[in-house]
Amino acid sequence: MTQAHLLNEVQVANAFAAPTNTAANDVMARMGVRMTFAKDEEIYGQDEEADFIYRVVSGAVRTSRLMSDGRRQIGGFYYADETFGVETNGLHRFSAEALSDCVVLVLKASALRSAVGEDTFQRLVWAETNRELSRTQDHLLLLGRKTASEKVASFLMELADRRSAEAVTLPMGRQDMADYLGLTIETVSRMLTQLQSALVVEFTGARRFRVNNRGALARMAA
Amino acid sequence: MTQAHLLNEVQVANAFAAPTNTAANDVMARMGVRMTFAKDEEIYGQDEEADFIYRVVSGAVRTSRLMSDGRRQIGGFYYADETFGVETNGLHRFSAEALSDCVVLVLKASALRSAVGEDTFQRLVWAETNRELSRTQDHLLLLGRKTASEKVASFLMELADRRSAEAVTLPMGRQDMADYLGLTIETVSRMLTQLQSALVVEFTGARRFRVNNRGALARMAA
DNA sequence: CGACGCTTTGACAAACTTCAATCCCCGTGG
DNA sequence: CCACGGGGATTGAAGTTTGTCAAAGCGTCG
Repeated sequence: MTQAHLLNEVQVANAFAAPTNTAANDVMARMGVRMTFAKDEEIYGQDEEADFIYRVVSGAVRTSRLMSDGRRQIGGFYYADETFGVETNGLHRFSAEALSDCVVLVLKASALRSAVGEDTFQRLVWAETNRELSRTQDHLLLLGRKTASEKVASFLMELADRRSAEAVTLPMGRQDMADYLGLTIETVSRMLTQLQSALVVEFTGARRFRVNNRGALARMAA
Repeated sequence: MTQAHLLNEVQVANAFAAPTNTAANDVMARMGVRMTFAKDEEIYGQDEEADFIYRVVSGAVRTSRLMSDGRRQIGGFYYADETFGVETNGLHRFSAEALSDCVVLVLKASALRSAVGEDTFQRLVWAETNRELSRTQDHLLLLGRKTASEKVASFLMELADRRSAEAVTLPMGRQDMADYLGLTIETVSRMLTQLQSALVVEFTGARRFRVNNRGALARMAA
């Protein structure tokens, strides 16, 4: 494989959430502890020490932050083969919970460091943090400046892009979508109905949809 | 801006904005290029290559992202001695502009790397990315789940905390505040009036205020 | 001192939320 | 296999918050 090809792959990997460092992958699989979590079970809590690195094996995970009065902001969703929990230096600023029953690989950061070496470890941690920052920046624009229908369209768009399959299954309920988008479940529901009426997407049950008009969806996502 | 005022700002910023790596600081000061930018001048553009590291010497900087129809989201504000522009791997996802006339130290990332060594460089870059992520996560909660008055209260709170001085000068106009908070200038203005009526803060001119009741302000920031 | 640009204020409109009722899956048990 | 129950989802009507448009105020800088 040429150097250019390799570099290109790295960029692609950075641009889309996906395969991280290969060495780290191996170590993670070999040394990581497999843990299973039931739906809604906490994986780590807000303000807990961030000593571990996590990787989704199956199922899905959300990160979230609560205000004292119960309002909730979801930071992101993580699917199979994605890494999470690397976000902070000292403490986790978001908690992580199982979106559905799921299996997660857990590895102590210091163990990974001594296994792959300081350099590789630094690079990995930075790459993950950077990917996370990038997602969060997109999320910022969505929350700050998009309308409700743009938010919902963006959300479906991203989901459909990740699973390039025909029919996409939503791994989360309306409340989780709402708390990710800064809306209420009713507004989310109305916007979904609207997108269907416009023949942009088609739902078969609340958790399953197809994109009928990708161009229109992209346009509505603004 | 007077020299005394300028020095004061530098000291305040040193006391609060977390000190970065000292070696990197030195290198930045020794090898960095001093550039001056006029108010609203672009420092780097969205989707430009991110090869440089920037540090504010005097004045202030904002990062922002535009939608095709002109809607704008501001990512953050940077003051004296703060580092910016390290956010991304390949391309800048936000542009940076001078909030006021300002002086910035610019250093090519590769130059810093070879000057301080790979290890220190990695650590520095990760620390900055991490700090940035942390800010952005706070911002996410603000945009997604806070009300207009909570947003404005949070904003004044953070500003007052950074400059622990009695009277705080706003380095930006209402439009910049609005684009940071995901509001309109009119709503920002109304919320400010409201905070004054509640005797929580007191404005002397549109750009200068004192916090009268810090507890109340913290409570309103939620 | 005057003028321009930014800020504030007011009245109205639109977007989104709230509250409440109904619907519809979907899984369970008969 | 079908009926049933229940939790999540949808829909409607009304309310609240925030945005829009327009005009007036105020400060700052020639």
